[in-house]
Amino acid sequence: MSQSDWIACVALDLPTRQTFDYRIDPDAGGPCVGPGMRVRVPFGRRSHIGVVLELAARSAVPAAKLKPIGALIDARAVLDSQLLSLLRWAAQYYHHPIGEVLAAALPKQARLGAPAQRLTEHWHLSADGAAALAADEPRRAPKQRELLAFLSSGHGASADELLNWRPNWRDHARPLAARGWIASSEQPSALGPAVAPAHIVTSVAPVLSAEQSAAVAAVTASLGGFASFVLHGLTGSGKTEVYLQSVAAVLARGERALVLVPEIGLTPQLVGRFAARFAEPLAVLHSGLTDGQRLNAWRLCLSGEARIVLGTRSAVLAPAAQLGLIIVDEEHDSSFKQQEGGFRYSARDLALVRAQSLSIPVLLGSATPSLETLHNIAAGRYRRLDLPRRADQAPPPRLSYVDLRQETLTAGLASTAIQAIERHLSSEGQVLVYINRRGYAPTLLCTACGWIAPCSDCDARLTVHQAACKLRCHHCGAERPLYEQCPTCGFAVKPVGQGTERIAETLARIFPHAPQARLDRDVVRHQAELTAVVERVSSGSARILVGTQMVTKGHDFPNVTLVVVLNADQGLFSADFRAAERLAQTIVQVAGRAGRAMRPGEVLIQTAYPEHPLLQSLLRDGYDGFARAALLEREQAQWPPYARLVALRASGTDAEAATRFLSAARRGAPAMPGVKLLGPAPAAMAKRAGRWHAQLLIECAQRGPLHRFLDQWLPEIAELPDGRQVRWSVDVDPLEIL
DNA sequence: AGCACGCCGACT
DNA sequence: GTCGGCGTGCTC
Repeated sequence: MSQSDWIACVALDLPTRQTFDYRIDPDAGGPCVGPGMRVRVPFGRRSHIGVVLELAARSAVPAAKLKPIGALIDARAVLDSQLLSLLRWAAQYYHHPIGEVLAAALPKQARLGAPAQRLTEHWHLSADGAAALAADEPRRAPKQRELLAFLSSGHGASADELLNWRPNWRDHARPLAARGWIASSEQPSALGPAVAPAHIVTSVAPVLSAEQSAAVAAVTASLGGFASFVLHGLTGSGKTEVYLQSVAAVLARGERALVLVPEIGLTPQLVGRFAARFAEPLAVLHSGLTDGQRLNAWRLCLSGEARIVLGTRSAVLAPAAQLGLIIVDEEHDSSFKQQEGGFRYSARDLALVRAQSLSIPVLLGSATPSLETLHNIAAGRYRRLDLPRRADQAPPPRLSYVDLRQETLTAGLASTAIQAIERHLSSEGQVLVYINRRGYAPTLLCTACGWIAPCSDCDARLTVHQAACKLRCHHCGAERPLYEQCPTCGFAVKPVGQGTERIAETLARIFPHAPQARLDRDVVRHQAELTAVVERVSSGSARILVGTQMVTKGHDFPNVTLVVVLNADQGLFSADFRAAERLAQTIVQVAGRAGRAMRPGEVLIQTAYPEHPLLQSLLRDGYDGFARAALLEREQAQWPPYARLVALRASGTDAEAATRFLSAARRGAPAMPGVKLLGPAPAAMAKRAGRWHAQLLIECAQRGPLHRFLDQWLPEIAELPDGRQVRWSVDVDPLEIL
């Protein structure tokens, strides 16, 4: 059968579960159309770029309605069959339109039709041009004659070479091209200028500890087959070295490695370590790239030039061929789960699925593995590899709670904490103060009438930003000038509560001679600023570091001897069942910054509930003990990982629309044994950025019935009239129960 | 998502 | 009498 008898089933980047069938006309393609290739297709009276999902012998669509494919963009699939089936699986699992899932795997320019190969703009002389040059034309334009001469040697020149010849070469080329004397063409080129030449000098692999060797041996022994490992090691235990040597083994087999990291802030360090070790091309993919850089990195993956692919969440969908190993660093980190927009996937979970379908090992690293991962270890699905604290390191930091009910507080700091800071500063130590709140104070209060500065678009208070002289909403970004008087009664207002800015101010007052550094999103916006702060702390020129979450991620401060955690209590009584897990992870991660040199560290946690069972288990038995207790609670409450959750979320511009829609959805839900519906309930912060949010939770002990339920239910939901007034989304395995 | 078609209010 | 509001429905 010739190809013209076949139908191409095409997925388009549209919010619809439909795919569209097209005729393959013999004269349109030339080369064969196949799955995973991009095509330009007529769609209504417009034209779209889509991806061929599969070829079929016939279509359910009447032949008269079928249009032919407009143009074939790729000669080879940009999504190979393995990746395509991963993406199709993801579309099913996350119940999201396949076209948008495929779009998530392609950089923007590729979605717009950019060639899969890098093309070079190449200029050459035409026959007329050669004749003109021989005749010394054009007489009155010597630069143009020079350009003709330049292009007459060899096979012409690339745009890059012309740029070297003269920065304004286009000014001379334009008139020549207009006369038809020179012409340009696009030619595939191997290496882009963004690729650094292979490093000649590579760092020498250090000698591994026994545990590191065992971990590397376990991973390398399983290359060529599926296996999942959890590399459990504290900060500084040498996880990266295990990654590097495992990757070395992968490269030695002629295969490639995919390394996922949670955040852009962590990539420069890790890129540095990999680039210093391997003389192999590296592709780096993260959200901070420009469209052009992302396209370039994607092409490096696709061509196979990149032997190591390193990136954040979306890199799990990179078209890396011949993968031999996938590494997920800091696997517990919530940024691996896409939490906004349409296609809400977990890169960690997709990494496991991808590894399984490729029959290659996957290595999850963390000092504080997620409870899901620990549960999988207990169930024998993952193999745990432990990296204990090294012998040449200080003993683990001493953890203790400061009971806020028995302390006098100075602007949020307990006297015990202040004394400890004093002690560590006077014995040449460095102090890290962690507070999970940026700005000066979370509230601006009128002491006369009790008015609190609210956000007009959210159910939230505005945060005081003293230095900027602004009130800001941390949920919608709204900004107001900082009031001096209460707008309702005219009395003086005062900031209440603590943020990093105020803690830094207080500490500067108490310890005027200790130089400070602050680390939060208000102070550090760019990589360079982050590097500068990290440098001020590691060089010792700052003695006190005050910061938010940012201090827990990636950067090591080896001379910090004291860590103070200011407000642990938010995580203890939250409606979100994951809050305690996040709190314990934060405490362990921030504590991991202390006592890295030979000096033992001390960690003080301020809390009004030191007797809370989760805090007690963390103190007594460390993170593993906490995790055992927390998993028991999850089992009793039938929360994940003992049940599967899906959140159906909606938001609307009037207060009732979201709940109305979700109630209608619930009424129309098919009966399915074991599937329970909880809600709808307004979100904890119902109004955000001018929209009212609500959610309906779907819970089931087993995945199977839950997905069958959704398969039946979602198409019906899409037809609900109440759905037209809301934005709604499906979140499978949600992280936040708002 | 677009972009048309379609049926009801204020304008030349 | 029309221009245009955005509700509804389709695109292979």
